[in-house]
Amino acid sequence: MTHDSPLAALHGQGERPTLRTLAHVTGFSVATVSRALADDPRIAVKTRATVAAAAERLGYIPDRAARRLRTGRTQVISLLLNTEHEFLGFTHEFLTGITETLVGTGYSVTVVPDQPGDDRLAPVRTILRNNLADGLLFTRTEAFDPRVRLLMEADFPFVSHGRTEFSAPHPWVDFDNEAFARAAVAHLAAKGRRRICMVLPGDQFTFTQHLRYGFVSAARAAGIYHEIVPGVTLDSPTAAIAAALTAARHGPNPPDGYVCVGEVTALVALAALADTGAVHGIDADIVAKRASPIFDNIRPRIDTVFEDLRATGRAMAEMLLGRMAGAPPETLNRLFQPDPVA
Amino acid sequence: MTHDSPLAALHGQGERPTLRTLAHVTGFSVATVSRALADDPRIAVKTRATVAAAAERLGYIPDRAARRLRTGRTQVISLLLNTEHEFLGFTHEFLTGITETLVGTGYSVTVVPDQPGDDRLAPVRTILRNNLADGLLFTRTEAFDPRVRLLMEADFPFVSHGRTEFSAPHPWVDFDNEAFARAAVAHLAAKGRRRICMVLPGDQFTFTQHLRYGFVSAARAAGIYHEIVPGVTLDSPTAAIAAALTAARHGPNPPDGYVCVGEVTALVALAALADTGAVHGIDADIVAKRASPIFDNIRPRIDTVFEDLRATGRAMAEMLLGRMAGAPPETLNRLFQPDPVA
DNA sequence: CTGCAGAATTAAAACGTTATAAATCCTTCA
DNA sequence: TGAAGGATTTATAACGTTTTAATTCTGCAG
Repeated sequence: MTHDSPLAALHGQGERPTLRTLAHVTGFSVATVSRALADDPRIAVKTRATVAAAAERLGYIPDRAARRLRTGRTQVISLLLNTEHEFLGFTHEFLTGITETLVGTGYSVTVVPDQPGDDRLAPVRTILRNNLADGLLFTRTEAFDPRVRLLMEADFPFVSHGRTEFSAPHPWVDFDNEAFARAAVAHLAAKGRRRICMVLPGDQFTFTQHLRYGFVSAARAAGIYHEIVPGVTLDSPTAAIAAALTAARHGPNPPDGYVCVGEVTALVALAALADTGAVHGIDADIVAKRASPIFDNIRPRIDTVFEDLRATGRAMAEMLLGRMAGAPPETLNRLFQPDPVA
Repeated sequence: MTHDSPLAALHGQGERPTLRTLAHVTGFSVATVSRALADDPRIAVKTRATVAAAAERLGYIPDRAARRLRTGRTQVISLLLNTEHEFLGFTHEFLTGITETLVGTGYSVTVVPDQPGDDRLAPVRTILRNNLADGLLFTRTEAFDPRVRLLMEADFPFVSHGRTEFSAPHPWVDFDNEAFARAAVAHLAAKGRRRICMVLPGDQFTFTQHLRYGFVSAARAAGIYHEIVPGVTLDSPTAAIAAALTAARHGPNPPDGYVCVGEVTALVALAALADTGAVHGIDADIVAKRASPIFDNIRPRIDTVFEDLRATGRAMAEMLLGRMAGAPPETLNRLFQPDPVA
């Protein structure tokens, strides 16, 4: 003869244990068990121990749906995934950093596609309105990013990859792109390069301004000719960037130094050199920011600065946990400094 | 004077509408509203229309937590993310394909890290035991993959990227790696190459056997010398692969053809050529499988076969939806064919 | 009219949790 | 001995949904 779930559970059979199971097993009420597991000081220490032991023994794990329904907290963190553009390996490293930090915290990570054609705010609105997450992470932050504005209005926890120019503080993690650009320019200047150029990301991104400022001011300080490659951005089709860089090499005064913000651009620049018969290290040098070990296996070797996106993901996830736990936003930011060019 | 939530909702204020709100608004009961939204034929057609209109007007969206608690279905699909190894851009493309297919289906995608050091089954067990998802996607499938075995035993919906050698059918999506290897070998042979080599993935993966078989049998058919590079796999540190390939070039009879399964290996092979003074196209040729447009900007240009991982992600997500909707597993598989080498 | 089948709707319970308010138990002190 | 009062514990409601088992309504045959 078989019994209903309470007894079946008592007998340790397949049924997933619930608070009710623990209550049966320990002889306490469901309410006490719930409080005991939450380490509520109103529950006797001995009771807490008993309950904890039973929970451990039966492998009790709270039901996410029930908890979420009751508390309104989702235990979910969402990541906006830009579907179009991609540094090589960016997503993988970044996501790995995030998920590995969140493992064991009870939070799960959901990925929401962020299609460039669509309204950039739509996924954020959906998350807010339908209460789909407790916190949000995203990249490609703009100087006056509408997502940041909306999230701050709603007082919804988030961490942006990249800073904004809003006056109110909010949590962010960023890489010191100005310092990178300065170091790259200084490195090229030290090699005797006198005509350097750079392809920038779109003007809307905050880090574009940082890059530009670092590039321009370091080049001025070094007294060398410098140019932002016109007509293309990092997000242009690589064929367009390739065309622009190749055209420049056919001009009267081709550049002898390239600052590349991403790996793809660096490869394009290398290809432009090769395709026009120029030799890297002789006719020109390239300094690139890299997020993967790919350049270890690219010939000729170029000098690079590593941006650790796994660490970035980890920092963002940790910061979001802090924010959700109530840490004040002005204390939550972190600027990663570049290593020396190598 | 303010009212409680029902009336507030009636007045269209901020509160998120629930079934109760719709019931108030339409004058029907909660039960009827629920059924009407589910298009239950027992509800009068006119009623269904009324309710649908009200839901539309108020922007009603069912609460995931409540539905999940009641039905036991999570509306979540999980992806096991391998944290260590990465084809360039693999994760990004794959994940984009998955999330973009699932948008609008009501399913959300959670990413679960799959640390190579840990028990490979642990994340799967957690998902099963805690009912964290309705379906599962994963890659790097092994011939007798324990995850597949466990999931089949539990009758839990999943789609593997790659086949297994279990007799019972299960849903999978794969790329015809045997055909790729054959085509690559034929391509090299047609170029007059007589000593070809290949770095394989680990022996445990099913696709390794496909690659080996295609490689070996095509080379035999062409009557050329062929070798699996010993001592390293695709998952070895790139420095180790580089060392092996470089060493081979210093041997008495260096290879004149390389079949590369991933982009990184192809770059390593190119670097090994460059580092030993060999010239691609003269001393040796490389054929590689690629998953990104990176080789458009690598010089020298090598011949490649494109594996569309975004399409793979889409196919897997669609197939999982089918499986969860009850389609029989034996109908759910798809083998992507390689384009000609180019 | 009455009765009854079928159509349409609904009350109520349940999923597993947390939180409010109330109840019980103990200890201590007059 | 009897309250007072703190320490513990508990009954119960609620979160929003689906579903079982009624209930009400409608039209039609007898």
